[in-house]
Amino acid sequence: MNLDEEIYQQRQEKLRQLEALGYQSYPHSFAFSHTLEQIQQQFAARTAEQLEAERLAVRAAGRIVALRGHGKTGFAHLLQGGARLQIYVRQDALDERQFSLWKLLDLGDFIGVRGYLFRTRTGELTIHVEELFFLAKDLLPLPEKWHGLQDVERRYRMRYLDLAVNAGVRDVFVTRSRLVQSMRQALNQRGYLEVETPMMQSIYGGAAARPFITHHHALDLQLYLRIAPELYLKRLIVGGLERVYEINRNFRNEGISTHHNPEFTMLEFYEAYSDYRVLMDFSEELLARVAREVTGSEQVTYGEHVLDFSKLRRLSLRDAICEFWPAEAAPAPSGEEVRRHAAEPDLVARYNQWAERAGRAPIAVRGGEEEGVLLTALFEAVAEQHLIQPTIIYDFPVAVSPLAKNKGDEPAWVERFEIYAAGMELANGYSELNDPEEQRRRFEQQLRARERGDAEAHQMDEDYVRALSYGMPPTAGEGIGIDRLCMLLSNSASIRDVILFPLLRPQTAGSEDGGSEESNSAPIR
RNA sequence: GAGGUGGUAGCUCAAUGGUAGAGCAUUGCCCUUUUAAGGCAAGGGUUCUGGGUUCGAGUCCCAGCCGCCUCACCA
Repeated sequence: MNLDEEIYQQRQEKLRQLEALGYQSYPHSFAFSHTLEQIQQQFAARTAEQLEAERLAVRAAGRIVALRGHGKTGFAHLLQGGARLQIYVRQDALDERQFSLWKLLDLGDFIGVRGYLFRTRTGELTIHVEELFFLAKDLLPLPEKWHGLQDVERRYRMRYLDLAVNAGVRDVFVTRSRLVQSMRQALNQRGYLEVETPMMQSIYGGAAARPFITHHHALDLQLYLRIAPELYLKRLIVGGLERVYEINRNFRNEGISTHHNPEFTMLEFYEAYSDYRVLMDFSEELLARVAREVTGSEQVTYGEHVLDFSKLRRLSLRDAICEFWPAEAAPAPSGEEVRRHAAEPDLVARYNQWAERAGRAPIAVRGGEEEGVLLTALFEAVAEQHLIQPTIIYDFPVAVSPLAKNKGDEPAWVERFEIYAAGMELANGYSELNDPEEQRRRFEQQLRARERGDAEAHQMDEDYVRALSYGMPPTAGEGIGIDRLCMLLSNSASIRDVILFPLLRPQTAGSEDGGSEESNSAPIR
């Protein structure tokens, strides 16, 4: 019998003893007068003398996270709602049954207390317990009280334990919730309607990615988990819902990394009668506002950097390539060279020569790529990692933007921008292509890319083209990666730290602890 | 997908190829203001799995499983 099982049995035996004392082993509720946080805040300023005079009565509850018995007395710390508070128990303040209960308590148990507030000799605000209530038993031992749960794999697999014992984890997810709340508020105030569009789609679109495939039995239908909600949201614009947004999951069947989880949360929003210039301005306001509301400041510490969301630098994709071109790969391309839109193969060759010398990954060229695809690849290779401060990159090649509207004066380019921070892409927005003929040609172009072996090229969506044929007003739309923004605002290095249950390979029998044979013993891990 | 790195008690971590340890947690006893409470005592190990080298493997080699990091793909 391993220790977990031994403790499980011991604690079940204690539950039996509690029942023998007349306590319910799993009572249904407990009415508290204060949360622990309220007690800490409301009475922080009270002196020992004031508390003694007032004898403030409180009822509070929580999980026991520290337990120090002293024979006929004892101290414990309760944790509830992210706040800790000490309680003090002494035999002569309780009846015999309650003191027996106290003796049966373990680290991790949930209890309620009634008592009055006082300050200990060391000045700590503490509840002097006059009545003790048993609420729930922890049958398995909590991780170590001082170091908490360090094993990253177990933290992700057993997030409930991570949250229960690691201070700070809770804060990350509070931050995440506030972030979403703040964005909703900003959009609602701007007259937006929150909507929900299909997660399961028979034609997937709106992004370049491989999908997850599933099957509906009754309809005998192959379905895809959506890679983006874009094409549905724009159908709503056609229908006259002129400002819509959705905050929800996208699913992409691609690699996992510190910046990628197969399911991730995206805010997408579309507004009629606007273009990408409007959205660049709005994005700047939105990010500053969210940073302020969530962290209290527009300057946010992220690792070794302080990211300033008060003002976004704006740089064209073309200029970014010139600016961040590696010095050792001289000569840097001229503005004219990147504008001309014919020199890309040369530039890629020049970059790859340097990359080989520098031991960096070259840009993969399959052959037959359009110039715009190469140029975008150059941008990502050369510039992305350097975009630490929040930056808007604008004007993208049409070849990588099948749903965006052409720039009036430069048909090979589209009105599109992306926002980068800490070297990663945060957002992507553009003036929406609303010419159905042009949209059809773009889809056809994507189909050709697909035939050339691009598994991530868009599918033809006839119904979407038909929707555009009914007329879509000029519209601008944008997607913002909520997980990544949350990383920045919570100073988290990995996307897994801001997703409660990130995708991990499931544990199989034989791994870890052998998959626990189906015995009648404790359900460990 | 490639490379690197890690997996030892419930948890956090030690351990030149030579008897597998500490702190916390657990169990028993003592203790009426402690706070990583303290004191005394005790129990607790398939060193991720499977092979191999060796007189002897937690340690070296091979394979596998799982995680993490970097790169590639991607957002």
